[in-house]
Amino acid sequence: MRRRDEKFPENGFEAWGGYMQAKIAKLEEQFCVSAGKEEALSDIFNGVSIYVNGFTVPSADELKVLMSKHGGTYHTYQRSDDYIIASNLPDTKVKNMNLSRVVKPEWITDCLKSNRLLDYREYLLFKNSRTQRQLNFSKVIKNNDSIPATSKVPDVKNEPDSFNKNLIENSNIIFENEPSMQDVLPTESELDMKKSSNLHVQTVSKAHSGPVTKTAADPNFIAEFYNNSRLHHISQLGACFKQHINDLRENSNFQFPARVQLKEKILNSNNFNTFTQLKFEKNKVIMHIDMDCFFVSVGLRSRPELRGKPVAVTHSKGGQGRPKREGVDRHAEFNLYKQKQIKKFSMSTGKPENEVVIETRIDSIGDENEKYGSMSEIASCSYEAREKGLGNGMFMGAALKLCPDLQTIPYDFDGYKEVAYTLYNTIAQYTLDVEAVSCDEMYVDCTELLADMKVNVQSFATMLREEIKNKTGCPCSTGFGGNRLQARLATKRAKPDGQFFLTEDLVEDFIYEIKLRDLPGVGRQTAQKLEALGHITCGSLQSLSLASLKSQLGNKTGAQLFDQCRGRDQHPLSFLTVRKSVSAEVNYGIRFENSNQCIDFLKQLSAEVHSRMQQFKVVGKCITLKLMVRDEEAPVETAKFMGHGFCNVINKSTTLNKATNDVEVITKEVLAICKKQNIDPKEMRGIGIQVTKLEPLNSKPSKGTINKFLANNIKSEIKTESTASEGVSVISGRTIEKRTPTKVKKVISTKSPLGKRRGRPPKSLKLLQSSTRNVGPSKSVPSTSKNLPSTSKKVMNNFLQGQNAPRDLPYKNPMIKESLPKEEPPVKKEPKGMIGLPWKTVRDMLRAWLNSDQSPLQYDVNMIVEYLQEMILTKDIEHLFILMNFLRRVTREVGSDVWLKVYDSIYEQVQNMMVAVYGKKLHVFDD
DNA sequence: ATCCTCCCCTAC
DNA sequence: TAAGGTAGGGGAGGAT
Repeated sequence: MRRRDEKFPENGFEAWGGYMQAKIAKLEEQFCVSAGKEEALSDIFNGVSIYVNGFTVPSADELKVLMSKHGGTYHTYQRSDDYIIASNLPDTKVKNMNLSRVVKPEWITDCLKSNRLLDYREYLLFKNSRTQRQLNFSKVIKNNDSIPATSKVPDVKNEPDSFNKNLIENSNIIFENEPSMQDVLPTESELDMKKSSNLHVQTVSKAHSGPVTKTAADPNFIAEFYNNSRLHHISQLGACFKQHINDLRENSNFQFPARVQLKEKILNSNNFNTFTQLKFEKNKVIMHIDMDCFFVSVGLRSRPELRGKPVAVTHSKGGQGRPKREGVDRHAEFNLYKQKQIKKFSMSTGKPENEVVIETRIDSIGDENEKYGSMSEIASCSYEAREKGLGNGMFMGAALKLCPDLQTIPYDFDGYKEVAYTLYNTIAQYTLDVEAVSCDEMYVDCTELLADMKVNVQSFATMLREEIKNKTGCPCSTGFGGNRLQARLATKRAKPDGQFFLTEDLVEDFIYEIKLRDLPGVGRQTAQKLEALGHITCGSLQSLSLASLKSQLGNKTGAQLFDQCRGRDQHPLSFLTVRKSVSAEVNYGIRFENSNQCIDFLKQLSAEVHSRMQQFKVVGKCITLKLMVRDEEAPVETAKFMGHGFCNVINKSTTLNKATNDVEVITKEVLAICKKQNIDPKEMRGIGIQVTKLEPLNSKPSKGTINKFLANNIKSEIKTESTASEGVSVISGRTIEKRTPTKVKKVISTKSPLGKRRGRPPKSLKLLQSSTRNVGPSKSVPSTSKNLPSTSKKVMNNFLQGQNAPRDLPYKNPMIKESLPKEEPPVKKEPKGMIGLPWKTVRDMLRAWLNSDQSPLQYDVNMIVEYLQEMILTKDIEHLFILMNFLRRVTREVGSDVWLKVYDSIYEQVQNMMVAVYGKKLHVFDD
């Protein structure tokens, strides 16, 4: 299907100025340049790495070439130590970003002109208080601070900040492309001071007491904190990929042409015949797939020299002593945690408190100013590090104690996202019976896939892992079993970089040895309880009756554990996720001096929640405020820098009469609750806002018949779902209380999946159609592709929308817009534009375009439409399908109205052409 | 019995 | 220094 070869079009566009055009030109230029000679021209930018944001002159592609020619590095995704090159930035961005490294592109060109690295601070895009970092001895601020950060007139020149100290100080850190001191810190500070004489400046007296630290009282705190929070990113990415699977399923016709190629590959591999046929419980094949120490693996892609060494991803490096903070009492604080834990344990087990021995992660950490005192957490560590006893979540101090030669690498959140997309999209070529767990982990029901491909599971696993490794540069492990529990445990056995098949005959012996703590759902508390009952392993727990387990741990948990320790799992995979709550919380850096700061923060956090609700298109009825307040026994100064320390947690909620996402309402309720608690703002250590009892936001005006059509469709989905669930429960012979009715009710109550567009006509049926757990009536729905007339290219059928789109009556399709026929496709007498470019290149260009922060130009839109229409004419439907899906997803990610309109416009014109050429619409998208 | 609310626990 | 978020499941106990 890859009929286009990698050639560039003859250059012939006369109009200039469109983003895409610029891109094309640069692309070509870059191609020519890199095709030319490879040697560097200078090393001016040695150690400098840049990220280009938005439209610049020279363009991003040009800058990329320039950097590589002159010793620098260009990043497609922004990293923390990049200089951000930009000529202008949208307001929304500016508000949420650290501007101290946002530099005009002239910096690069001027450096080249003068053939040396100039002080980037001369080229800051924004020069005001926001771009100024903390100073050690004096701080100069503008007298008039009311000039908005977005002011296009950098009329003010402040004293530049001293170069970020910690970048230099820690020599054992691996920093990529860290600028060296002499390069970037010329003695121009004094110069700057003189230049600034035309301003009113004042020295902040407070500055003498040391660096000013960022707290939640700072206006930009939330954004900066979230930007750096691994937990925030983990959570966001998880939600993102659950949605991604929802979207893919919604837009798919559940044909998987890539299976053919994979099968061929498998059949051609020489080891194919060496595998025996495996049998899993109930003849289902569930795969669990998990990237190996994900964050580390992504980081190591660009640091091959660290492979095989103990490596950890963390913010800080530890090792050095920390500045002594007055009033810290680690022992007192840790003791409080420990006592609480002991008390809890004693209560739940009946063991007297003085007999309880508990080990916590704070036991092994040194004093704050010691070598091993760092309380920075490890997000992920390599297997070499795990061998020495390190684990995720461990403090750096403790980790260094166990492993003094630990190498640390910084976070690369964009990298994680990129790799995760590749992972998911790789799987999605073969099946969409996928339950996303997180950005690096999912369950896949392979039953249908393997039956269809008629290949053995071992070959499939081998090839799939190889493909993922090739595409992402990161290893992963897969486990297979007859249910999700078995698959999951198999993966654990398979790690690292392996695969394991927990076949029916192995389950009993295998599960017997499994530690209870390793069961999903059994955490520290449950494991402790079970241990108190005398059970460490699944085998041992099998001796406990269902009744006693239930009485010890509750009905559901008890029953689940009873199943789990026998290797059973009745929970089917769920391919569709429905959001039930939206929340935002910050338990770091919360330090208020007065109630105004607190109120201001609550407002900001309310706005954050509001914006997320908008993003997910929901309104909610119940608003909960969570407050962490310093325990009166806890030291005022926390052990962890800016941490929350030992706290009491307060949760208070209000239920409204009507669901809302109004920021004013949320703020008002939140402030009211907070006020009622009567808490000294100085004692606050954490704040969270949650909205529950969600309903989908009905933004679209009613469309009469269409809506009816939708409602019916959704009902049928619910019905099928419930039958399916019951079917499963009967088959598994389990005692399942009210599970099914509850589930059904949940589905009904949400009507259509939240956080996504309503209105998806034939999708619901298809959604169920290929789900292997459905044995009910949905099976009888005929395959949509059968209705289509045959085409020369068989695969094309996979992408055409079959239902409701007969050749001669396109307007009967309820999803076709009224406006459809009114304009002709744009005439393309003009330059060839993008036509001829490989689709992958176009995809990358689209991505860059969407990330460019530029307003889309009509010209560019037209050019893209032309390109896509050309694909229709040349019958390259497969890639058209990919590009359209891509465009849809990405425009929604950007989420702004203007981009959604761009998408709609492109969509409409493409479908016009589809109808004109094939009498059918491309099978994608509902709106 | 079942539902609602306020938690706690777990996972990534 | 350091970035301790977020969503879902479920139990306890009171309200219906």
